[in-house]
Amino acid sequence: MSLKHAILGFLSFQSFTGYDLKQAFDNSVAHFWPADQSQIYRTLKQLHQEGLISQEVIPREDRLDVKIYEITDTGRGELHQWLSTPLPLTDTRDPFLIQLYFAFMLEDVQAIRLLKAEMEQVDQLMQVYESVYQVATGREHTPEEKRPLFYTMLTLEFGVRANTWYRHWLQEVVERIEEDGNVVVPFVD
Amino acid sequence: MSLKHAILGFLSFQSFTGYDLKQAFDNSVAHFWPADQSQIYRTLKQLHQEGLISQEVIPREDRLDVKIYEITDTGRGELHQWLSTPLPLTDTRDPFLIQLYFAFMLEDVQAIRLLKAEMEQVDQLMQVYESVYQVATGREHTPEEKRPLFYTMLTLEFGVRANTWYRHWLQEVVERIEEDGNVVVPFVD
DNA sequence: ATCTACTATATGACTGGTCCTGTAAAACAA
DNA sequence: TTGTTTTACAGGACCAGTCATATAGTAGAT
Repeated sequence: MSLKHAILGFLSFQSFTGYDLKQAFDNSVAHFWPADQSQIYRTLKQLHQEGLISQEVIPREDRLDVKIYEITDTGRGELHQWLSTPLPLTDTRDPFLIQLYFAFMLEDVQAIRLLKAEMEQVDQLMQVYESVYQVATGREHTPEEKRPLFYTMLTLEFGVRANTWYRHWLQEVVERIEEDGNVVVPFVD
Repeated sequence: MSLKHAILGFLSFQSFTGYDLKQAFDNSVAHFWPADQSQIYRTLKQLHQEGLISQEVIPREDRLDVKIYEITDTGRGELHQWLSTPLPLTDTRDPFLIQLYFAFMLEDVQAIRLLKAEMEQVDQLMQVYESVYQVATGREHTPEEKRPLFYTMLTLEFGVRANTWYRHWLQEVVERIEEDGNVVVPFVD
């Protein structure tokens, strides 16, 4: 139920239409929580039914009404509650690791092709991250922006660090396959 | 469609019943692809309809028949095809990062509580990984097992490395919040 | 002798999410 | 002026996965 709370999060600093929320997601949290447009609308409906947000309807002739959503006190309560409660660890579901697991059936060259393809994709992602990073750190900020920005940047930093590590590891694996062929390395913490 | 291919993967080295497949998943790939029992059965049905696996029905009186699944040539083809085709990068969906993103609304102590809770969960996971690692590297293997084992261990190594990095980062973030308060660090590749 | 755990399959209800399609005005670009 | 993009909402079909529940025999434990 994270989309729900992410929406509450955004609505906690200003009111939004569904459309605007979609933009907000796209240029802030999309890298760790891509949100589908129709899913946003459905969730808004739901949140409204639960009384966590209120709806201001602006009627338009010949067109669907515009709906501006505002967080309610109950909503704020729920948000704060959720934010301060530790979540259970999300279990990963990584298709690439399935490929890797069964890659022993492939020839070395094939396995390496797979790893290199993955590396290229990581590189592309990293370029996106880097430019977002530059844009975000480039502009000036007021002192009030400092705190939110810090946390925003943490999530971006997460992405960068995760992929940096991952990229190195993929490279290392390729080298291990090429050089010493299938040697299991010991557990190191 | 990775469950489908993981099942094909397992069936490519021996025949399985749905029940046995569930065991196989649980003690080999569950850490990056947990599989639900009913989902396995439904997928087997589907794979059978698609002609990628064949079914040997062993009738039992007063009880549901046992079904032993075997991979077909078409199935092998499909598996090999899938294994050698690079997948698009999976997009992450990480609820903890949503919490972190909005954690600027919390007080430092609260945010740190969240980070520490996450660290503890990582520690627990790591203990599981470590024991699995010891068990797997502890026993003897025949030369034929070497290659599959190498790739199996890679997926485990992935988990260990990812969490090691993550754990360090979480610790570092806690320290940064405690010490210098909300300083954005530059992009480093 | 009884109770629990294991083997084995399967369905229904539900959830969160994706993709596609439709509607329609307004703003902007060629 | 024509065509494209943007603003704005919403529903249908679909998909993978989860959770609960049902059935029923067999094996092992107390």
